[in-house]
Amino acid sequence: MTYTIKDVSEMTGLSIYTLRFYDKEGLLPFVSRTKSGIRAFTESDISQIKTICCLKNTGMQLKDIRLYIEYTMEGSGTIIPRKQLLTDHRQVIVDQINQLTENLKLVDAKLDVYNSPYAKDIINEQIRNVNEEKKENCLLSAYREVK
Amino acid sequence: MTYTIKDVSEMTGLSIYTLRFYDKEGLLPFVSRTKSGIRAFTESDISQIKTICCLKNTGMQLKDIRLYIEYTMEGSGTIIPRKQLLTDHRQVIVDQINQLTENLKLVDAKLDVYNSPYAKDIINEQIRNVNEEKKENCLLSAYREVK
DNA sequence: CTAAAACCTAGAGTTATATCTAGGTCAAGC
DNA sequence: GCTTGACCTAGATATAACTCTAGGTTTTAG
Repeated sequence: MTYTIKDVSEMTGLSIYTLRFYDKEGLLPFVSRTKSGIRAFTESDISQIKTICCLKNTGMQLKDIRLYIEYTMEGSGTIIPRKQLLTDHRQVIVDQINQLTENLKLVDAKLDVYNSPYAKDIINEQIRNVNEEKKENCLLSAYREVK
Repeated sequence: MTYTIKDVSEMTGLSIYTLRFYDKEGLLPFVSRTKSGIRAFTESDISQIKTICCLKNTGMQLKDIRLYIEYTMEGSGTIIPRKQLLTDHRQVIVDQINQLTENLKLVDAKLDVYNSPYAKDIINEQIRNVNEEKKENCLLSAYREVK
């Protein structure tokens, strides 16, 4: 049993356009064709595409994903560069998680202000300070006046 | 004391081009100008730009960041929509962290294979299976032959 | 056998974000 | 007061990653 491009689109969430685009970009060299030129996806192809989605969803560029896929096509002789590539990318993912976690704190700090019963007063006070800072530097403030 | 665009570029990591681009896109309405039209950034402007970076680094689109900034320009009357916007975005950040954490597991699973002393054998066996699957479906495999 | 639906390619168009260029104006140091 | 470097705008160009169109072929269902 093989799958059509439409099946794979439904299974992976990638549009048919995107799948053909990825193929054009050399990301799907493992996908075989029928005699008449129609793509025939196997189970193992789907699992490779899921790996591609994993790398893409963690921010790897398509040209780097292509490199990784090219290594996998070469078989067991390319284990060392593959390991290197994934180890580097692993660090990129960890850094992203850390940065998101940091930024989440900042968002939560803002939400704490907005959720405070004194939110209005705090914000008004902030604007007063900002306008004071502008005034000291002889600058017009674009913030709405605090009544 | 105010800062020039170059100072702010160094302080935030955004290029001068990007800062001007953000201004053009309406993300920096709070930045005042000198009489001769040169941008004069205050401390509070820098802190607003850091908020913009936080939102950008967590995947918010510039048009949504602009909306948030527009709310802040309106003062304490826009606390409710600001809270809504950040609460929604907070969930986006949490989802991203979860997805990255999931994908990290997948990468680690691949690295486990590559780090195994039997890596070569495991990979060769996988390719044999993939080629077998292709053969069963009368398809040519593009994978390198396993000797 | 035929019509409709699904597939194909090549290449054009879109979107978001950023970067650069040209042609000026402004400000700081000599 | 001049030069040099930093600033300004408007608009062109770039880049990644799709997304769509046109025109054609293949498969499937009746």
